Amino acid sequence: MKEGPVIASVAALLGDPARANILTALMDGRALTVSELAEAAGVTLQTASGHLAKLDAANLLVAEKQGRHRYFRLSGPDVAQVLEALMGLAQRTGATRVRTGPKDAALRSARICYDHLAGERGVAMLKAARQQGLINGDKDLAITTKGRAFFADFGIDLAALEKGRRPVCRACLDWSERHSHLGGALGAAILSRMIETGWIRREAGRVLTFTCEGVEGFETAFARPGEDASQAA
Amino acid sequence: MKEGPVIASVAALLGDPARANILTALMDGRALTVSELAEAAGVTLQTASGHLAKLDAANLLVAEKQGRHRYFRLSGPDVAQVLEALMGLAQRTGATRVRTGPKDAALRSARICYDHLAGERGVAMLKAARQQGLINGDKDLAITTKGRAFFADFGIDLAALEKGRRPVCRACLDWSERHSHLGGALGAAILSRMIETGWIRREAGRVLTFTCEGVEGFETAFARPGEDASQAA
DNA sequence: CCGATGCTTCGGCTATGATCGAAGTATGAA
DNA sequence: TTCATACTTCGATCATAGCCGAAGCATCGG
Repeated sequence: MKEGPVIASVAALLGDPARANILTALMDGRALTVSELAEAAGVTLQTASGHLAKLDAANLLVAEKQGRHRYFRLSGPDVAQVLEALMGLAQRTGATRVRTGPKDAALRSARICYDHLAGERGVAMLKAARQQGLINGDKDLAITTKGRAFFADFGIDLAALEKGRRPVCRACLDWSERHSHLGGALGAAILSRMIETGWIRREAGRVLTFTCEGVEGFETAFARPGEDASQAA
Repeated sequence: MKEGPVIASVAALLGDPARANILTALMDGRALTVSELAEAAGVTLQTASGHLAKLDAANLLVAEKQGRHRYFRLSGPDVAQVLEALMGLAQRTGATRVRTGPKDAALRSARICYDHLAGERGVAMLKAARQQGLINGDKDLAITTKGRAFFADFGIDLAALEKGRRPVCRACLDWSERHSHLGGALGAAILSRMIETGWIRREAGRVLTFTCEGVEGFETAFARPGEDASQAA
């Protein structure tokens, strides 16, 4: 019986969705920075920082500092093994997803995540951009040639984004929707532009409110081609 | 990334100490009743009932009803595998124990668990009984011949206990101490006797208060032979 | 049938922990 | 040196979930 609570302390760490996402993101053996893991987990930098401190303290992760960057990787293959065993069990038992979405509909609909659009609108935007051939890739997103024209027309200075150090395109897990929305420099620039053009009105907190003009513009720009009931999956 | 939150829902179930203890108790493939699992987990029947409902709903356990008894067992070997993988990881990473003990010193010292003595006093009693040769066994406790004489002298009608359906001796995990205390019919009878003789005063809630007379009697009856600083482990 | 035992459900309590805004520290590049 | 970027820490908020007493339902045995 002595093993009971010891198991519980490790499992409790894995039982938080943000931390689970962080660990899963590291399963391929890569080392990622705090910022990258925050995006992968779909939480702010400060929240991710706290989670990483816990995982580090529990020796599930190993940290390496490179200048200003802090890289984390799994502390060993047994961590990945536990994750895989859990995945297998979850699949066999038909585990449903933890309901950890935001508490109200406004946040769920559209909110700011770090500096880009999240929520239903954010997920819909990335999905549309993929289906319109503006962006391709699954985890490693890239702008297509068609996309470059589209975003330039939208008012984004892509050259300036590419001059910066930040990745331009990044899939960022949306924790209310459980699919990705668009992060990275492009995601940030799009949100900034939407605020500039009056599509989105910033309010107190994280809620992003689409204006009437914004709803129209969004649906026009990010309508999904051939969208009908057969796309329900 | 999709696996993240699915993992989290399973891990969150394992991350509670009572539930972890329940699952660990079932690792040898046996089926146990709700009462037995409540004792194994060191919580009340009603709390265990709630936990078991969750584990059942998550398909980690399988339930069978036999008359008034409800038996639970693990739903498959992959559950045990996850638990073992977690044990290995916990060992490698030096996981510390989840601090889930009672909130105050009185409960920690002596309290009622189901119907027997728990807390520091309860653990000390079982330890002493073992060292005095009154009770032997690790998981399956049994009263020795020496123990029969001791408990009869203490005022316990062992024959009556053995006539009942309830196991006489049962190791029950003490969740504040993380060692076992004595459950089963004997544990209950001892507590009942201690209350009868004025050693223990029952108060509101679960706190059990030893009287001055009780402290003396307890130390006399359950002193550990050869107890000194070298026993600190 | 009645009392005992096994178990479930309800309701109230409260400790816990994830979250983010704000502020601060550390590092790198111009 | 200054500004930008990466990250950490603090404090406040509040939703959540484990806990048990009380009550009720189901089953068993005399």
